[in-house]
Amino acid sequence: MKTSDVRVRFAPSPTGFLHIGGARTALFNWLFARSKGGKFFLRIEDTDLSRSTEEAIDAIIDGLSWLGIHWDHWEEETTTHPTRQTARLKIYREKVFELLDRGRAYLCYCTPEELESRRKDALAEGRVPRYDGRCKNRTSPIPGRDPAIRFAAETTGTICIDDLVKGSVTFDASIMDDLIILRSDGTPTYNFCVVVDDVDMAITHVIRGDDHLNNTPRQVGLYQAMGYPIPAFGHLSMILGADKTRLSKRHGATAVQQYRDEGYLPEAMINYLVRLGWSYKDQEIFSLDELIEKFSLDQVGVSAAMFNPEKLKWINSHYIKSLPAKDMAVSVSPYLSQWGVTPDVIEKERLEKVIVSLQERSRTLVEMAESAACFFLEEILLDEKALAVLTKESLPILNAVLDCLFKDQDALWDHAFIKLALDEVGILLGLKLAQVAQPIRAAVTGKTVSPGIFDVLHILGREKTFKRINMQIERLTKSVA
RNA sequence: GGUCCUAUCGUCUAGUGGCCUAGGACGUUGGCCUCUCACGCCGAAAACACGGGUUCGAACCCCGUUGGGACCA
Repeated sequence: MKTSDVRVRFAPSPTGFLHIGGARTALFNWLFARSKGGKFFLRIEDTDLSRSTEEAIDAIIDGLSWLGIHWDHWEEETTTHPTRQTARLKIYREKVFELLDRGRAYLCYCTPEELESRRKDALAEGRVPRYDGRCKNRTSPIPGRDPAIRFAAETTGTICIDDLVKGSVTFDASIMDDLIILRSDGTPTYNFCVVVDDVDMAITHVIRGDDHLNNTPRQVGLYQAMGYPIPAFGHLSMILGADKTRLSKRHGATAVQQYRDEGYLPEAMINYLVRLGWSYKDQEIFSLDELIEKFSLDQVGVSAAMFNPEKLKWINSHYIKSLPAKDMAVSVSPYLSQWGVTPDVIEKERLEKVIVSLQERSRTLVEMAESAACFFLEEILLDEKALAVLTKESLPILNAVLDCLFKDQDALWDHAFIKLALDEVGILLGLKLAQVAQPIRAAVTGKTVSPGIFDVLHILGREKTFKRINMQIERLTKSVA
């Protein structure tokens, strides 16, 4: 096979948001395709009508787009939307009847109630509950009942899967049940649809979560019965929450969109996800090009991995530090409104300066926006710590600062000038810079934490600096009197 | 319950029979730098689940036990 013939897919059920585990499965598929020069498709497995929603489809598409995971257009798709199984119901039925004609499927008239009671009996007697095949040789229908259609499984021998991740996995064919492929209401079942779709889409490598590993022998049986070539399989281990159970809603944030909302960059998410279960020597940080070049399924780990939000945060801080301020400006702008900064007051040039001063101090875009807000707002609020710094003892300092900073109205308002002025205050009052800087910081930012004080005043500008220091002088003077 | 997968610091992992007194990263922690907070730099603590084999030699190969996960119900 030419490497360019590689075709993979991500096939989520649209029953909720795009979660972390799904995103990683999509990512590994996408990286595999990109690294082999192959195709990556998206397929929506929405046959479970009761749980599938349009919102969930939108959320999956939205999440993948945010991550930058773009899928290829399947040749037989007539629209730009990804293929949905509900659009293919007719095809599944045709395939079911094909199997029936070949004698590899049969009509089953057992009712769910009958099946359930036999299952209970089996359990009570300590037997493994499975279908007993009683309808297999039935020659006449049961009047008044709609039959389901069962696959006549091969139950002798073994089924061996040479898994790209797990290695060789062997199943005894005797465990195989005659599974229902078409329900009595005419809807096809999961394992059957997957096989038909993967065949039609000419999927060469089925890369999915290892929760599907036990489904694989059934599907292989179906491939064989229908006379189709069997694709390669690669089963990825699960992502676990802090309690070592499969990551789910109980563990807090599991939707990728939630991480976007909390101020994570897609670059960081990708980098974190790819290192969860995959490694390349001791390297932690990878560009997209590096990933495509270096990704390989045989470096993917076999055991489940725990999701670690702390490491994600570290990787996020790494990207916040290293991305160009211009790009960061685009990324952080939407978050500023949370802190009362409307787009009309954001000056691009000032924003970029603010970002440079905050890149080494922010772990998320939300944190960055919070720290940046005071540079744009007209009115700021002082937090508790800032109020505690601004006592009546700081009044002479603020007065001296105002004197030294504004005695020469024509001076160039730059870093050097501000440093000189504050040094002068220190000498005048016999104080260290730390003692001078902190009250100013509190007065102009409303916080006790900020970038370097010279940068803060420089970026804030002469006018806002004066206004804010003056306001605190007035307030303190009043409270003293 | 049956079947399948799995087991290296708290976490993600390197390790493919001698390079291992087990390496890196996050986190934790001590220090340096310092106008606050960070960043950065230097250091520390911290792991081969257990028991049997195979071998001159095992984190690595085999078997079992225990633990964890998933699927089927």
